[in-house]
Amino acid sequence: MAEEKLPTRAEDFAEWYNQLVVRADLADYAPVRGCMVVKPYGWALWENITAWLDREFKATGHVNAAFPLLIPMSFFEKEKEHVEGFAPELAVVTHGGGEKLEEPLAVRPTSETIIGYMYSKWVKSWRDLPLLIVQWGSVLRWEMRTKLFLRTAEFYWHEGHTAHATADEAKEEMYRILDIYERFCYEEAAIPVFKGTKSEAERFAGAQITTSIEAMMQDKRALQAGTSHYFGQNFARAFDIKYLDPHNTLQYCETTSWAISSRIIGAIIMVHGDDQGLILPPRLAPIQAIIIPIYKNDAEKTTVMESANRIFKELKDAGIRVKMDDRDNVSSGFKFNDWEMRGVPARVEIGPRDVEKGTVALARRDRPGKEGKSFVPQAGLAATVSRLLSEIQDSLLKRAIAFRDANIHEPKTYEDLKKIVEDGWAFAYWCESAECEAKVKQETKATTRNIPLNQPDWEGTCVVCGKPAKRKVYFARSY
RNA sequence: CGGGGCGUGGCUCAGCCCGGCUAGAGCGCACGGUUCGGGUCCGUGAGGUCCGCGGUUCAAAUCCGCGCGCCCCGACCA
Repeated sequence: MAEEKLPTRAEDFAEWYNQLVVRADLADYAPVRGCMVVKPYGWALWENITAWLDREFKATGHVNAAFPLLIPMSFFEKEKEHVEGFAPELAVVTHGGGEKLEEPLAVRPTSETIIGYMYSKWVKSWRDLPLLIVQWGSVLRWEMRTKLFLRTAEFYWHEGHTAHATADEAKEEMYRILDIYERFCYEEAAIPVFKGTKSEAERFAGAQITTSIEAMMQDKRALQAGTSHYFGQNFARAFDIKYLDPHNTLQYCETTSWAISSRIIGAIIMVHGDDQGLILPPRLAPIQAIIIPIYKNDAEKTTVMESANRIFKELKDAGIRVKMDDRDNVSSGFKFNDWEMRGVPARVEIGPRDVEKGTVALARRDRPGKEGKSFVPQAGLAATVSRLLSEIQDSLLKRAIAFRDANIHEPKTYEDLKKIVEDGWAFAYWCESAECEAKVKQETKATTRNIPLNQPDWEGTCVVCGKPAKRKVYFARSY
C-alpha cells in the first residue's frame, strides 16, 4: 500500500490540494462535469460544520424549511441585476415526461427568487415579520473551471432568507449573521477572517450591500468564506413582498440573504494542511483521536489490545471522537502516514513497551515528527487528550493569524501595491472608484476583497489615483 | 469561446514516429506467507471495447479523416 508522497505545498500548491482532497478521503470526482462526490469522511466533517451553524441559527430565532430545486425561468427576469448575474451559469430543464416544457425550469443557483415568490404569499401584515427561514441543500451553477470543494458545479450550503419591516432591522440581521460566521471561523475552523463590505463590482447580483468574511490561504490567495447580503427593497419590489403596517399603510419588506457553503472545507484544507496532509481543527474533526495498537505476535496482540480497548472506552466515554485502527494487513508506519494524511489531530500509540510501563505515545498532528510526540501515563489519558485537543485548536488559530498578518502589507505607492499582491495581501487606502479597482484587477489580477467594518476616521490618498480616500480596502488575488 | 497538451487494466504511464507474433511496467486489488515503534518483503493470481466511428492495408494501439471527452493557460466566475 506504499503510496507516493504528496507534492509539497512549495512545489505545487494547486496539485498538493487536488491530490490531498482525494487522498484524505474527503471527496472524489463524479462522472458529471464539475461535480463532486462527498465521501463519508468529508461529509462527517461537513456535518460537524452544519451542526454548529444550525444550532446558532436556531438560537437566534431562525427556522429551517425546504423550497423546490426547480425555478421557473421567468422568475429570474424579475430582478434585472440578478438575472444578469446568474443567467450565464444556469442549468435549465427543458423537457419533462418526454415532452418539451411550456416554460423551461432553471435548476436553482440560489433561491432568492422562488423564496421571494413564496414570501409574497405569506407576508400580509407587520405581524408576520420578521420572517427568518434557512434552507439547507445544494445548488447548481455551471462554472467554467471547477475544483473540488472550492468551486464545483453543484455545491452544498445553507441559504438564509429573511424579510423585515424596516431597513435597520434587515441590516442588523445581515450583521448578526456575519458575526455568527466570523465566530464560526475563529472558534470552530480556527481560521482568522476579516469582516467587511464588498465593493460595488464585487457585490452579489441584486444586493444593495454585500458583506463578507475573507480568509488567507497558505498560497496567500484570498477566499471568500461566507457572505451576508442586504437587498433593501430590490427583491421585495420584484416579487411583490408587501405588508400592512400598524397604520394600515402598505409597505415593501426589506430582505436579506446569506450563506456559507461546502467551500469552507477547501478553506480548512488550505489554511491548516501541511506537506503530510490534512490538519483538521479538533472541534470539527470527525475523528479527534486515533489509537494505533502495536504488536509483533499473537501473545503481544492479546496484551496490547486489552490496554488499547480499555483506553478506547475511556476516551469515548469522555466524549472524545475516537477510533481504533486495528487493521492487521498494514504496518504501523503506514497507519501513521495514513491518519496524518486524513488530518486526525491526536494519535495514541500503544505497544508492548507501553503496556509494561503504563504509558502511551501521544502525537499531535500540528507538530509532526519527534517534536510533537511524547510519552504520557495511561492514567488520566482522557483528560490529557482533551487538553491536547484544545491546545491544538488554539495553536492552529494562532499559527494562522501569525501567517496572515505576516503576509499583509500596506503599500505606500501603486508600485508597492503591485509588488505586494504578487505574494500577499495589500491593505490600502482606496478612493472607492470603480476605475481604480478595475485598473488594479487588470494590471495585477488582484481584486478588492472587502472594506473592513468600523474603520476609524482616517484620511489618506488612494493608492491608485492619489485622490483623497477615507477608507482602506484589502486587495488580493482570490479563489 | 481562443492557445497548447492528452485519451492504452482501478491509478500513473511505456509502446505509436518506423504497422506484424500472446499489448507491457510500476502502484493498487485478491489470496498465502513474512513483517509490524515511521509509507515491510516474497510468491501466486484476477483485471484490457488500446476513447468512438469510418478509411487505407494481407495485417492497425500504431497511418489517414471525422467525432467525442478530459487536462493546462487565457477569458469568465457571490
